[in-house]
Amino acid sequence: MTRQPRPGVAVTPCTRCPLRALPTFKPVSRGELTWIQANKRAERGFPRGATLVEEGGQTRRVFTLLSGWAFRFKTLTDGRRQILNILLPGDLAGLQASLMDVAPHGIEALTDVRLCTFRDAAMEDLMREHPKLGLDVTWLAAQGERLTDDVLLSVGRRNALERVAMLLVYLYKRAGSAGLITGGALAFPLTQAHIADTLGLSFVHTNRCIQRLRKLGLIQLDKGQLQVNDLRLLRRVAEYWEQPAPSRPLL
Amino acid sequence: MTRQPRPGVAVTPCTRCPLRALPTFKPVSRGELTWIQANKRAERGFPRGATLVEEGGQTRRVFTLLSGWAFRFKTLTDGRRQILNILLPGDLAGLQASLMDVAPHGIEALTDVRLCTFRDAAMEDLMREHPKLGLDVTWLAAQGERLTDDVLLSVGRRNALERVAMLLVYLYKRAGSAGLITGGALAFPLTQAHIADTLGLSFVHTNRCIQRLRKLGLIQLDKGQLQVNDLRLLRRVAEYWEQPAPSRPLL
DNA sequence: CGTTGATTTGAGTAAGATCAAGTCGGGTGG
DNA sequence: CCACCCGACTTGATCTTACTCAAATCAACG
Repeated sequence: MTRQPRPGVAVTPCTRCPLRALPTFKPVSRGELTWIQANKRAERGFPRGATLVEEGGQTRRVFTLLSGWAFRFKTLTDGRRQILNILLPGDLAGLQASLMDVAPHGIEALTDVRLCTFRDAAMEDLMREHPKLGLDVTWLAAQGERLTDDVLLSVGRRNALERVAMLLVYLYKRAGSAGLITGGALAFPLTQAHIADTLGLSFVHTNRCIQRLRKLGLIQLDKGQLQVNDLRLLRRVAEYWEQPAPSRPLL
Repeated sequence: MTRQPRPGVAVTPCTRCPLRALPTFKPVSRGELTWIQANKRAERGFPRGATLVEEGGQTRRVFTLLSGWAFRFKTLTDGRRQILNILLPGDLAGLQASLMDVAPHGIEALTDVRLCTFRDAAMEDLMREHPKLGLDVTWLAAQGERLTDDVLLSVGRRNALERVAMLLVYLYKRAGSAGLITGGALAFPLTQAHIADTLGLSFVHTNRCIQRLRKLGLIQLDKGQLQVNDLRLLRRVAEYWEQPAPSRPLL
């Protein structure tokens, strides 16, 4: 029988957090790191499909996604669902719910995930005690909006093929900087229905677009593995050029 | 000859800012207000159609919209444009550009506008000197994302009629809490082409949807004046229930 | 083997785009 | 005052993209 970690105690100390080693993340000072460590409440695991934040629920839970994939979504009363964004390791989530009392969107795990949750009032203290980290959180919030803006541009103004191409480029790049690409291939847990819900398409049409990209030789996507064969051309199809990614903060 | 205000000095002192009187805005402490006043650089006017922030430009300008309407947008290389959100008096803008060095979206004035601009490094200082206001800024950033999320849900999953209805409800409510509704009518500066670009529709189809709402007796929209005759029903059409608006900070 | 979830394929349809002319109203200059 | 111009809005006709419905395939798993 394996030993259960005591609740309330982080299993991996933040100093040895594997994410911090990645080049995307900003270095933090020793003092800041100590604060972060002290304000982490627990490291918790959830299985694939678990609801991490309930849409309309009242959690104030703020967390960093340590490993695994998740997605933010909203639903209409009749069940139509829109996926707002995909969360990858290193992403901070739940800020909105924490700041507004009611979660304006749900969050669901796409794979098994591990979260680092913060104390409830952590944000208030953070601002007071570590203004620089406070600015980082604001940066993350602004960055979150930028990502949603990108998706909105796609859904509003790109056609179906462009949208699918754009999403694949977008996720491929983000996953890359989260260190998830091994040997040119990426473990890709989204079903075609998820892609459809992200892009505002029907899943049948999404399927046909993916096949088209396959036949064009741009990608391979099979059994949850994504390979991008021709990134430049895929970008061309997507009409998508992202700006060079700045180094981002990690809490 | 009228006396020109000295550059760098706000014309209206923040203490007497007409916006602060509105019930939507959170009260601020005397000390915080003094800080805000001291960090405002200038009050500037721009004519209708002016570019306030250039897409891809390098301003770090953060500002509060004092009066008038504006909109944030992104364009594809071939000219297709997506309006990301509408800015109303009291909205804080330019945070993203300020925090990321390059403006990920443009901002254009829909009417003549007046802006209250901040000093360039204001945000850093704000966090250090007034952590509570710092949290407020983060709140605003998170709120900005929530608004974009709402639009994304519409554009992704609502049909054309629902989208138009939703946008009108949304703007009517927001304009209401900005104190812009006088005698049941609202000066509404968006052209139908703007509405189309916000909702990811063609302007022809947008026109037909508006006419349908008119014939249903739900709204009157003519010569830049919007009246909502049956808010409840319009909401029903939109499948849109907003959560009760919390009191928001104003910088 | 049967069940379940994901993907694929085919056929018919509809929502919304596109193209092409108008109209309407307000301004401008003769 | 009138002619005209321009931008916003309207209308009609046609076309296309993407949706819907339906069924088949396929792999994983108990």
